[in-house]
This record gives sequence, C-alpha cells and structure tokens, in this order.
Amino acid sequence: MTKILSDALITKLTRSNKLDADDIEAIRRLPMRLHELGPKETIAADGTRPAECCLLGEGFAVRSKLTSSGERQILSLHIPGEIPDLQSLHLHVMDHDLVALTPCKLGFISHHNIRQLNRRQPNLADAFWRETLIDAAIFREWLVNLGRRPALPRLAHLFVELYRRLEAIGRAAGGEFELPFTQEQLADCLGLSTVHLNRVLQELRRKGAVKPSRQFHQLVDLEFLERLSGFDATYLHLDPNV
Amino acid sequence: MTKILSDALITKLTRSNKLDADDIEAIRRLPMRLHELGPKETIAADGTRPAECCLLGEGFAVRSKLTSSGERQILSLHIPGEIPDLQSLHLHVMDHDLVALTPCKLGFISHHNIRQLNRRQPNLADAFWRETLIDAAIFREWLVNLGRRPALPRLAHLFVELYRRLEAIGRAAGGEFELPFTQEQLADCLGLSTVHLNRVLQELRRKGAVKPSRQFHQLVDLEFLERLSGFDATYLHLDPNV
DNA sequence: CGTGGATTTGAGAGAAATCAAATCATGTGG
DNA sequence: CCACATGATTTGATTTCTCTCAAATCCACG
Repeated sequence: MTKILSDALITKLTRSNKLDADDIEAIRRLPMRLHELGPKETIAADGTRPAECCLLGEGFAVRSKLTSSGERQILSLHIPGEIPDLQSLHLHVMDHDLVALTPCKLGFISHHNIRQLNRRQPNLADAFWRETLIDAAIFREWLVNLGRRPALPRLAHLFVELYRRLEAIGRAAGGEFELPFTQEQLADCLGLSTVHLNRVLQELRRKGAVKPSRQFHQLVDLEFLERLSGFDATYLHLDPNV
Repeated sequence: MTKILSDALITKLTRSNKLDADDIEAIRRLPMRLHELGPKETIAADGTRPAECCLLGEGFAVRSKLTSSGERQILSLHIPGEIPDLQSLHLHVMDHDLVALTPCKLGFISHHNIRQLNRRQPNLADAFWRETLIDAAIFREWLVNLGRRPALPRLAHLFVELYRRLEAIGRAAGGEFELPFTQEQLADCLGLSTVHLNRVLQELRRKGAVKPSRQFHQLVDLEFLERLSGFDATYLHLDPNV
C-alpha cells in the first residue's frame, strides 16, 4: 500500500545520494501512515508543532508564508519523493505553511521513527541532511531570482528549474513537463502580481519559449529559457558528487 | 589560541540547542586552523570543492551569488559563532561565494574531523543539522522580504533581524548594534539599487526609526521597525524548544 | 591636501502594481 | 443540453515604485 510512497522516496534519494542496499531496505521498512489530500488542503500549518514528517508520494505541494498585510509568498515547490517538512525534525514549530496544490498521496512518518532510523543508519541520516541542504540551495537561487532578475528571466528560470527537477525523477522529458499551477500561484512564487505575470507569460509565448499544450502541461524551449535566465544547474546538486 | 573560536561556536550553539558537557568538551577539542582575513577577501569561492568548513570567530561575513549579467545578490549575513559553509559537508561544490565583510578571525575545520565528531556524538550532529535548518529558515524569510515587502519595510525587517541575532549572542542591546555594511552591501541584501536604498534609509531616519550614531553602529527604534515590517521572530528559532 | 570610495541629490525612464472590467473555461443543476 | 455560477485568464488605463544615469558632496586616510 505504501510502496508507491517509499518508491518515490527511493527514486528521489538515490538520484542525488549514494545509498547502499541496507539503506534502501531500511526505507522500505519505515512505517508510514498513508493519507490523501485535495488541492488547497493544508498539510502542516504555520505555528503548529508537527510530530511527523510528510513524504510526498504523488502530486505537488508548496510551502508558503503570509506577510502581516496578507500577501502570500510561495517559498518552494515540491514534487514526488520529497519530504517538504523534513526540517520539522529539528525545528519544532512550523514557520510557514505546507499546502497541497494538486491531489496528493502522502506518507506521514513519525519524527520518532526517523530519528531512530538516523541513529541506526548514519549514512541515511547524511542523505536526509543533504536533502535539506539542497532545499536550502534552492532557496538561495530563488533569492537571486527575486532580488536580481527582472520578471521575464525570473519566470524563465522557474520553468527551467522545475523541468530539471522533474526530469531528474523521470517525470519530464523532451521539454515537456507537468505544470499544475494557476497563474496566481506562479505569481506568488515569483513575487509578482497576477496581472504582470500574465503579461510576462504572454511574452514568453510570443517569443516561442513556451508553447501552448494540453491543460497544465508545459512545452518549453529549454535552451532558450536557460539562455534567457542565465540558468546554471549546479545549485540543484543532482549529482551525488556535487 | 583557538579558544576565541570555540567559545564563539559554543555561545552560538548553546543559545539554540540543548548540549551536554560532553558535546561542549568535544567542540573544545576540535582541531582548528586559525586564519585571519580582511574585508572583501574570499573565504570559499563559487564552484570550488572545499575540504574544510569555516567557523567565524570574530567579524562579519556574507554569502553571495552573481547573476549571469554580473549583478550581486547577498544571500545571508553571518555573525560570530556561525559556520557559514557548513553545507559544504554534504554539498561538495560551492554554489555561491563566501566572503569576509570585515576583518575576520576564522577557524578552518576539516570535513573529516566534523564527520568523525558527528558519528561519535550524534547529539552534536543534530545540533549542526539544526543550525543549517535555521540558516534555511532565514532564507525563507528573506524570500518573503524580497518577494512581498516594499523597500521601506524590507530594510526595516533586515535591521530587526540582524539586531535580534546579535542580541542572541550578546552582541547587541538597547536598540544598538554593530552594522559594518556599506549602503551598497545593504542594497545587495535587499535586491535594491544603491540609490534607492539610500533614499529609503533616509526615510527611516526622517521617521526616527534609525538614529545617527558612531560609524558602523546603528541605533534603532526596534518597536517601530518591528511594526513597520511585520516582524515575527519565530523563524529565527532562537529557543531550542522552537 | 589630495584621492578614492561612499553617500547624497536631481531628473527622467522603465518596470511592475493597482484598479476595473471583460472574456474564457468548467462544472453544476435544472 | 442549456443557463448559470465560479474561478481563471486577459485586457486596458493609470499610478506608483524603483532603476538608471550623471553629477555633486562628503569623508577617511595616506
């Protein structure tokens, strides 16, 4: 039942970490509480103290934060195989929201069990640690994106990042990938208004960098977008040696 | 000789982690190569593969990244007791620069020794992991700052954050703290132009939120700045229980 | 003193936000 | 199968914020 979950995790972890058979076996034995959530449902709320982490097996999730004036900033996008609130293992109070974007299959794993696993298999603990560090590396690149790139390359950069990450877990190829976001959500990722995001998106379409395709799928001219945004994939640390 | 370094680390770690006597003793015994660097000198360069981490014992450092068009975004500010490149333990290639901002006393600690320490004292490993997670929590708040706050509250937020962090290690009190940044560097933290930063800073002064004081020291009206920026300190996770 | 970096000022251009309305989908119930 | 409601996208007009460029001033330091 939870095979779909552990498989997603293993796919993700083995892509950017060196794991041995023991580690993988230990993951398979990790107890998980399977749970399904629909779009906009909150997985873990700002200010709460979760006792579990949440493995995303299927679907998309986002982490976001509200300003005191009620505006939303999306902090990160999460794809299958990730544990978006792994930080709650050591940061006990949530400092942001974790929300399902699409219908999600989730596996809740108790902090206790993860801690135990980490003590028994330090190699796996290092892999989890590394995952949280890659998470942070992506935050850094997003800081550059928000701070120093104009709207057009900013959006281009986001598209390329998402493509490369999905590609790494075998969910994107040939410049095509799933993009189940409304324009409002994209705007919230990029610190832009919806109206402006819409115009920028149109400009990418006009330039042929983004082609119309079936709903919530994006077909993009990767090379063009990479050039436009100055994309350098180092920060994704997809290679265990990087 | 390296006492100043380990002391700084212990002050910082014990502020937001629960360490026992063993852990502290182990830190004191950690071999460090003492090194001093001047302003603008690079500690660890983008694209390189460091074999050591760098403990900041005295001074200020920043992490930053250049866009393809040559603009700089500062990603984080670092104060004594922090290990700004701790991520290099598991992310082998630097995806940004680490640079001294003021004259710095640094302690270089080999990855090998840290790994060994982590295996022997899992409690300490967790503390280090937690430090990198707090680092990431600050990135998240900066994303909100860059994406959703106008220039005035954005600068206000930065001032409050820096104050609160310095206060936590006993280096700020009474609304006064060390601020050894040029306006250009502040602008690079906030994704603003120098000219605009200057005008915004003047506005804070006009409002009485920032008072003129001796060079590179800032005297601020904390309550005013917190209200202006909607500051909520949760994300700093200064309390080990948070 | 003079020099170079940092800060400040002014003027003008450009990017993005806001406001308001129209259009387009999509899904529902009659 | 159509009328309608709802949410998403698009368009237009205008305002606001921030950047750029260029020059002036300030200041620390040799």
